Amino acid sequence: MEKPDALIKETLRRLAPLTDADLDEIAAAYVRRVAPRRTLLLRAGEVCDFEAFVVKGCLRMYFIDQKGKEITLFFAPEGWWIGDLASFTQRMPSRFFIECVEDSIVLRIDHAGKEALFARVPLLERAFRLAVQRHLSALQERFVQALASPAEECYTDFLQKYPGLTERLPQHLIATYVGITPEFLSKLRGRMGRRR
Amino acid sequence: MEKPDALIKETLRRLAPLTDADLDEIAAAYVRRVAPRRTLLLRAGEVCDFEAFVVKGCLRMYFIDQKGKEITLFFAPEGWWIGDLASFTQRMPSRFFIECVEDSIVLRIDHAGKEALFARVPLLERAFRLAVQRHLSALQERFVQALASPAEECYTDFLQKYPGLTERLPQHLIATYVGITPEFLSKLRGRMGRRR
DNA sequence: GCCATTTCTTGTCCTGGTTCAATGCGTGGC
DNA sequence: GCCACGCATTGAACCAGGACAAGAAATGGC
Repeated sequence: MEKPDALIKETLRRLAPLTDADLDEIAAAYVRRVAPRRTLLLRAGEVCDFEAFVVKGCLRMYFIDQKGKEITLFFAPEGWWIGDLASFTQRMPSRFFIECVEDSIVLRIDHAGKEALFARVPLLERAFRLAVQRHLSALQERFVQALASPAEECYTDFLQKYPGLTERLPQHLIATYVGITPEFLSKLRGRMGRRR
Repeated sequence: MEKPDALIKETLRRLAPLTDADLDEIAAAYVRRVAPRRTLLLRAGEVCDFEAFVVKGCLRMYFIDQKGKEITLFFAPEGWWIGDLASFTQRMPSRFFIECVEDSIVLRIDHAGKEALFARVPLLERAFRLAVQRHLSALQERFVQALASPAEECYTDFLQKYPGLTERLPQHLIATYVGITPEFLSKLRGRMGRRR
């Protein structure tokens, strides 16, 4: 009951010079939620009214294209934030799903809660502004990589971006991140293994 | 000499309740620059030390993938902002190019100038925070569209996102936005025209 | 007005990745 | 302990879009 707080506090402390009192107040505003594998925290069409910090387990944010294929934007293991920021801040329906890919524990806050927190801890605005900018730059990078590289490279990029996640995730989920079918990922891996 | 200011003022006024005095001060901090077609305002590898508002003409931000193919993230006609925000705020080398695709006029500000402006007009922070969030959500949308849709749909999306730009841009540039070769775009257009 | 260059079109062949089976392998439920 | 089901592998046929090549048409510089 204090370890989860330790992780989020440490993460925020790195973004802005927050005092211990600030951090206590912030941590108190988040609600702990335990959710088993396969739970959907957000469904396309809903407004995303939370922002979550992952304490344990792993989640992913994905969408479904018109052919019914899933494409995951990113995974969020321990220490990451997850939520559809566009939907959260602009209060508009999301086109994404957010799903636990393992049994997970998150700390979540809703829109009102976050606004209240901003009012009480102004320095937090800075922390989150920085976080948003990082998020943007990560997305930009992902965009470039997805469009500029052939599948094999996207896969190796995944491997080094999420070291250790390979063993935790089933391959068909990794395929949705790389943007290919599970069958083709299997063939790729076969090729790559044989090559060395 | 007053029309350019009118456009940027109006754009900012819509984002935050700025006074006329604020707006005058802001406008005064931007530097007007005229640049002919083909001018590069930013080159991959450089740190992007400007944020520009397009008063006239049209620019684009693009990168080059490992096969040497250009991919443009977005176009910026009159009334849009352009700059590599990730590079600008984190002071790291950009992987993008920013180019005038028509003879253009922009209002630009550098990093120091923007910081100074924030200090003098605190409300501006709010305006730009909103702008960044919109930017993020636009990028997210573009990402989804680029990965989820076949080329023909990406092209029609372009048409409705930038109405009127079709006539101003050569087709090979549109192809770099859609993510296909100019030859294939030509075939697509042939097909689509024939179909109706 | 003329040449050079840029832009657009069309055809042929090629490739990375998909689709659709079929088969094998754990592994969790009861 | 067995069965069912989720998950991974492999193969064959297929397709969207790319590479290359060759012309046609538009544009612009002077």
